[in-house]
Amino acid sequence: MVTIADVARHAGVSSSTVSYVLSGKRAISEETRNRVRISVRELGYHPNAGARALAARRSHIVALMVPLRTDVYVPVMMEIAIAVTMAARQHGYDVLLITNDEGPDGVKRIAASGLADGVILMDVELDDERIPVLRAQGVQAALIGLPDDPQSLSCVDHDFIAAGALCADHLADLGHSEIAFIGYGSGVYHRHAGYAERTLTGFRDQAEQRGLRFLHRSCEGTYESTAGTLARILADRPGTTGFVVQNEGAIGPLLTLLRTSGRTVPEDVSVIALCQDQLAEQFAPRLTAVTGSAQELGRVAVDQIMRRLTAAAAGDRPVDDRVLLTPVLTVRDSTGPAPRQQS
Amino acid sequence: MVTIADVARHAGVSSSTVSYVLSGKRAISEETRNRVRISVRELGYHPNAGARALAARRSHIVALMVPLRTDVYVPVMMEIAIAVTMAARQHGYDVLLITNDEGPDGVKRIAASGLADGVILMDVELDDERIPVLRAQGVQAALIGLPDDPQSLSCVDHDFIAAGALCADHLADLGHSEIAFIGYGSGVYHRHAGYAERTLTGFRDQAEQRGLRFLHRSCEGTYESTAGTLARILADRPGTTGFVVQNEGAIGPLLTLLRTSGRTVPEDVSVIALCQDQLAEQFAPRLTAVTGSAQELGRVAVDQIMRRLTAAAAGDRPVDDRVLLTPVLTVRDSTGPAPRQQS
DNA sequence: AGCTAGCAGCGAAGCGTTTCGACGGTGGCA
DNA sequence: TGCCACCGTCGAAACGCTTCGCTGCTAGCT
Repeated sequence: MVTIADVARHAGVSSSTVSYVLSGKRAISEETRNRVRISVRELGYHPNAGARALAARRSHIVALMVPLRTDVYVPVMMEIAIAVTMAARQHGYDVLLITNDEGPDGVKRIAASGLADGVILMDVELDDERIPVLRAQGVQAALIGLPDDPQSLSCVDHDFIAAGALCADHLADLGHSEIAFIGYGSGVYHRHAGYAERTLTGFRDQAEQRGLRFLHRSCEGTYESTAGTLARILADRPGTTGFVVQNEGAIGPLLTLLRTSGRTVPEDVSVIALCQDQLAEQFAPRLTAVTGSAQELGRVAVDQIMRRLTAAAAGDRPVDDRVLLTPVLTVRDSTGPAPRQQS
Repeated sequence: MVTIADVARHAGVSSSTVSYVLSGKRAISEETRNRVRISVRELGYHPNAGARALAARRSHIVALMVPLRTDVYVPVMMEIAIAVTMAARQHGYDVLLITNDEGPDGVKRIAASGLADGVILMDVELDDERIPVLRAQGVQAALIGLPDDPQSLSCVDHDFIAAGALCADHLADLGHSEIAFIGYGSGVYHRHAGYAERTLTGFRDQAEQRGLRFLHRSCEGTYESTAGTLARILADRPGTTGFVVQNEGAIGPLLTLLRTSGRTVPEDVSVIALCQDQLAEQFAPRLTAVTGSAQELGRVAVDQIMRRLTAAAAGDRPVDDRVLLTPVLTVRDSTGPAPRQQS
């Protein structure tokens, strides 16, 4: 193992000088700086993480707490995790992966041991039980998802209310008047996942505004479940011509079922999905969809936590920081004008 | 922050005693042990990770290097990552997430800085460029995926050769004689991903053994791409009655396309998938599939690395350790006897 | 009784950094 | 010419933990 003392000896300076060259916290002459840099490279020196964390009281690690559930669409989680990791590296930080089964205690453990300087929480519920711990322990955190009371916290999320409204507007603009909203399984709503509730709220409010008749049905996302859901919808509202789907697993089955029931998309019915663009492109027809960037979510969360860390180091009081990412509607081939009234 | 000295004072012992109680490396009387444990709990003591790592020269962290590519089925990666994280926690370890875009340098950085005690590499290619670094730096590692030369390394993977053979056997047993294998995009084969090549090899060998005619076509996994692939297959071999699919994205489209072309599954054609059971269950009809547990993969990798770490601490030379997980065939509703020859 | 062995606990020396205060040397200003 | 300020560098003191060696004890032998 090569230590800072080895580098110092090799460059003919003291180890504190090496440290200052590396951190840039004090002025060092150009010449010395270069000599040190060369030595660092030649010896292949990497500062010992433990020693650094101990002395500087900063681990240069952020923890990322991921949900265990699989009712969230997994690729999105992964995309966020990777975006977080890469963004953190840009700031010289690494990412520690912890799972939500550790719960609030996990947050406490990480904070108390100084393993991480801050925590990014995914899949935050409206009244998340990890939040009190955050406040009590004074842990720097960024939340992905908007809790009920974001006071003095940093949060980032898609603007699901806007996303829901966008769906209602698009279908209303096309002349549809009977809409069905196919959502996630009922469990998601029961545990008050913000994204599900907010999308529905945004959709519902805008639908009412535009005078649409609509209904909402939850769906587990399997073929059978989708078949059942669709059958119920068509039984309750045979005149339904617009579908909003916020459930990645239900999309494929829905399209198949519509086709086999003799309904053509988009001539007879329109389908608009709330999902990643990449997924929307994979179906036939390619789906009109409302999307937000998962990567952006991760990047913003990292920015927020970095800001908090530097603020805390400077002794500033952290303030609220709430970022909502504007969703984008991409019109593809699955939505079209409402069919003329058959009478 | 509460330190070991605080605990020692509170319990009326020296800090070394506290340390020994916590680590169990020396005998401590029952009574003292209890007093210390109580103090730990009352004060909410968590050892400082940096100090611990520095003194013990062990960070109690393993790094997990995940691929950036999305041509691997993402949920499987996530499942592995989570399994690794939870298994590591069982051993008192945390998991650091690093992305493959750091490449071999990333491995070096982690090892040289002592940030992690070992590395788990995902998506290992046959001649992976990270492996030389592993050997040169003497980094403890476990590979998920089998490289060409696993000498003195620990590796775990599904037995893809057996999986491929299982597919061929199942279809042969049902009397099919013309089979098409729909694989991943050509890029996957070009970069010599072991799982793709090995599956194909296993299938091909067994198919020949059983006297099957077969062809292999790569497919990008979108609807259009699947349509093109299927059209080519049916043009080249109109008599094809069996499909093996190793491409999660192509499954949905394939089923839809078969249906719209008037072929019924499983009466006219049989489809067998190489994918997670969970996915196989989501389609209609539910798919006969060959699977291995992603969780098991993660768990075994953690076991391997823990064994290596304790062996290294004891001064033992690490030996090869190659684990291949036996795949399982689950027969569902998408495969049936080959139709009688129409003549 | 004298000796060894082992148990419980203590004290102190690191582990490799960061960072604070100090110290020559140089240049600008009066 | 004398003084002060600043620049570039150094030495040493933390940071909080692990671990080695030591010291009294008690117990078991001979």
